[in-house]
Amino acid sequence: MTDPRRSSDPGLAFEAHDHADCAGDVLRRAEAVSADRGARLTPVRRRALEILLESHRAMGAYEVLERLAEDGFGNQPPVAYRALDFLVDQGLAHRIRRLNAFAACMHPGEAHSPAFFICRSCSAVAEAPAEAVRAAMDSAAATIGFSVERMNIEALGLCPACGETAA
Amino acid sequence: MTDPRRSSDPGLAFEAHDHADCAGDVLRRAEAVSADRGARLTPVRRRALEILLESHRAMGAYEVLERLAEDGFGNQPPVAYRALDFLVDQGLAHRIRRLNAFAACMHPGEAHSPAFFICRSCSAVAEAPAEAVRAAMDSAAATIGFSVERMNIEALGLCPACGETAA
DNA sequence: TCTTGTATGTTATAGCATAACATGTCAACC
DNA sequence: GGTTGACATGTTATGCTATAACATACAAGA
Repeated sequence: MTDPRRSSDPGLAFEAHDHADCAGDVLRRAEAVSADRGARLTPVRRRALEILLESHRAMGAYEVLERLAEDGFGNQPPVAYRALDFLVDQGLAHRIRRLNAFAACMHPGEAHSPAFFICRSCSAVAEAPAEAVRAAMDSAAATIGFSVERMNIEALGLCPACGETAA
Repeated sequence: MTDPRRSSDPGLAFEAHDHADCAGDVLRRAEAVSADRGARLTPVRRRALEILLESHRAMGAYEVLERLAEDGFGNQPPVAYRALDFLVDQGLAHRIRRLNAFAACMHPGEAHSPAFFICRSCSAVAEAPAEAVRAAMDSAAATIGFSVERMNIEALGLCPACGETAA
């Protein structure tokens, strides 16, 4: 469970790291953020976040649901969608539209507008800071008089590891 | 059909314009682009593009399918998806993931990496040039060693017209 | 205690997408 | 002309994604 230096993880956000630490840390920050805001990180919601944190992959709602059901929570789609929607609303998870999937936010609480890099080979998803991207979008929006509320910025391609083996 | 200055159109890419001209022009360029490449803009494909061009909205595959069926084409989902996939592959249409929908490309043939501004009130979709956005993404990708193949950049918010009435 | 708001659970259904296979069409080649 | 092969279209069937609508439970405050 808290196996350090696990290497079976397909994601690792493209870089080897102690994933147990990484996930635990994010979870702790998520709890703090929720408490600050008076948002209730209930058992299902917390468990859903843990599940997402187990890998740096994006997971489908039904995949999360299956795991939740194993843990004794309801096994109908709304159970998963509600928990995931909560996490997304609170900025504790992100929705990856290209994959119809969800991924834990790696920087809960920090104001950030993330961009996602999705490896089409190993399915790892990296969340990169994209302030420059957001700035460019804001300025494009300004020129057409559009007011932006939410953004999805996703790139599909090859992560460093898969790019090498393919080449 | 070629009614100039039609105003019922919800999109108009956020700006009043002669939509018949705009759509006709795009269609003509799409034909030229296809011919250049040896891509076959067959009747279904061409008709699908025309349907998308009728408004600056994104349309769901099933909505397009319905229209195609009215014109005597097949009425099963793959008919629409194949035509739409062709258009997307050829850069004649774009897929708006946030809406699970498709929109005609307003700049066929031109190398461009579009960003989409989606009005949550009137559902109009504007395709804005986003070279700066792409540049920012490329540089973010470079720092993590990721090689980008495709991108989806979408913003949800209010278009100028809807922003005013809401305010 | 009662009320109110929020969270969870369940049923049912709607909406989006594709696999797999059959048929048709057209051009290149013998 | 007939054959072959590549591509396009049509159809059946199914799988995946998401939400509406309603029922139940539970905690916090009046």
